[in-house]
Amino acid sequence: MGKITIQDIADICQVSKSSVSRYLNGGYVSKENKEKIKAAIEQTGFKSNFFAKRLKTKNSSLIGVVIPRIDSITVGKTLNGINNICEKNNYTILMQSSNLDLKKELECISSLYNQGVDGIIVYTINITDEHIKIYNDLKIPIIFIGQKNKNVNYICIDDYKAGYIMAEHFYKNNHKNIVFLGVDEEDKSVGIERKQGFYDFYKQNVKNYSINFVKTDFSFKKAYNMGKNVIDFNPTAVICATDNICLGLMLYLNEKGIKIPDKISVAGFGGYEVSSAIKPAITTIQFDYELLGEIATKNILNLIKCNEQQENIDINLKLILGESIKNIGGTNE
Amino acid sequence: MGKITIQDIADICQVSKSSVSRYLNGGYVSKENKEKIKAAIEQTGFKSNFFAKRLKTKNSSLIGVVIPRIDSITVGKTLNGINNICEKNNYTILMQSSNLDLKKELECISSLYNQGVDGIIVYTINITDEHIKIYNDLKIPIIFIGQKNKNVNYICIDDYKAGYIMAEHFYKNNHKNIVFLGVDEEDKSVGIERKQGFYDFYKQNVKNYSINFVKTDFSFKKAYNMGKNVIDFNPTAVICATDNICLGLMLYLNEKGIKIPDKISVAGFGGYEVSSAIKPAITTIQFDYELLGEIATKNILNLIKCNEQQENIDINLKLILGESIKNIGGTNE
DNA sequence: CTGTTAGCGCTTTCAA
DNA sequence: TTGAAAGCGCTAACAG
Repeated sequence: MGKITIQDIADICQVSKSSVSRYLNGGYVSKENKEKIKAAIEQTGFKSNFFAKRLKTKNSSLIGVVIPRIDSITVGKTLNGINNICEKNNYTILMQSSNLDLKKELECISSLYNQGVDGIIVYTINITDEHIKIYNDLKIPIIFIGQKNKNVNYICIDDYKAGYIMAEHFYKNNHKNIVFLGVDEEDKSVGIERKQGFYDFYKQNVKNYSINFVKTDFSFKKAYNMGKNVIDFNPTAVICATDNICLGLMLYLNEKGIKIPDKISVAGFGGYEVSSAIKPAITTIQFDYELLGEIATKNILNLIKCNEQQENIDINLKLILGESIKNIGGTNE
Repeated sequence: MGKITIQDIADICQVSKSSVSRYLNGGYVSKENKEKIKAAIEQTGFKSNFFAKRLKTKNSSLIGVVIPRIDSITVGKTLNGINNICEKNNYTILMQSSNLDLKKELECISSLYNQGVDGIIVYTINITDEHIKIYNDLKIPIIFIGQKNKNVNYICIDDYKAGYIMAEHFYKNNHKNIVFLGVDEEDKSVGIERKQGFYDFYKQNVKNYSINFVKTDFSFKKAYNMGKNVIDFNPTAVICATDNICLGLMLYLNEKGIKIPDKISVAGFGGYEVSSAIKPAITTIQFDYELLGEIATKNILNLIKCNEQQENIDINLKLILGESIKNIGGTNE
């Protein structure tokens, strides 16, 4: 137990507990007393009581984190980033999982608030009106990750830019006859932003090209099954909305004896380890989720210090060059 | 702010704050007052102050979790399990990561202790003498996950049993000429336990068999490279120490045109999603890390309640039947 | 069933 | 530079 209290060490040192408190918090203490106190603390192993301290001082050095689920690589990486910054600033993470349940997500926010955290980072499923209400009601800062909404503080991966960068890479390798193997627009970031960025690059910079869209879902299997529809367009390259989709397509192409990248180039988005472990390694855009977490945390810490400015750094998007894209020659660049 | 206190709502209701406290904690309150209080609380949105409450009651309903790193699937699944149980019992997780640094791991334990958690779960890298010392010194329960050590409470996956179960499955499919594609014995659980369990089953139950050992490391690439050494033994089946190793081997076999499982059967350990996504799906033993987390948490909660008994349930090992093993017929069963 | 009282361990005026 | 004293918000005897 932290049985031994500030009073105990005050007694030992024959000083008042105020002096000990001052010592602990860097107030005026005579050199002499300082040393006595220091010795007593070391000797007894005294640790000041967290709760008593917080009850007085009001700030908890706790930051709340709500996540949709834990066993996900992207969430893990984000948490890593959050952890990095918290550590540097002596904040501790109070974590709760919503298990992808929107109502639960709201509950987690309240619960965390109720436990006295100084600020909350929410890796959100969706930002609803209730979110905005709670955002405005709670008098501690909240930052949302994963969804955009102008009514709240949020930080997001720039999926549009990712699509744009990838398109640029396709273009540099002289691909102009492309299939976009994507998902439903219901998923905003993957379904819309990524695609839009890709299309926009071509629209803005390339003449005479064709991009055909083939719809699939997030599963490996469906992507595999859509293989035929893809090659019906006879593209030189296929951009897949995720690495997983790319994997499914590759399996189909392999089975058909269509060589990657000799006969057809492919690429994805995600940048997980698997993507580089297979043969050929997938060219992909890696999202720096760790950085995402770090930035979110820096921002929330800023907000806690009432330092209003939001540090609006772009999340780094890294193009990972695999072996799945072939430069087919041509006229540009 | 949680500005409004128990006193405020006492004032509103014209009762003493003790009554409010009683209401909050399920003590005697007249029906009449109950309703007044309830109304006042709802109306004001009163939330009792976490720190004040803890200062009095001494237990924090906080459980500390130290993990080696966050962005790992196994850690994620374990956290999921921990989270499940904490939630049910209204405990909140205070999480810190050691980043695979042994010294840091110890620091995390102290830090968590210092923050008033009621118990700590440590997903440990290694249990050293210092761990045992701190285990004995701290007067709150600690449970270690991931390493065995008789001086402390620990919970582990039973790798030996996993090997044993897998061997049984191999035997049922009539394989008696086997290669064990494993890793160095320096890794205790994967390098020794898994292998030993596998060998022991055959030793104890089978006559006339051969198991040849081929050493590789954890990487996909090395496993791929060791493919030739494996087939030199001309086995009917290969058991790989991890799914990842199995993947590497499969790539080699595919390239050589050796059909799986027609020509050669393969299997692994791990049970990640990838293993079932590929073709043929890998037969593997899935470790239930979520359950591991749940049991650890149940136990620590028990220990917190001074209910000394350690609930020593076996962690469930699930044999996942893929398509990578063929029954080659024969005499047994 | 209720109110009074006394702290939990700490910080923070305020006077000395 | 120090100590006394008040109080953070809550719970838990205790006496009524």
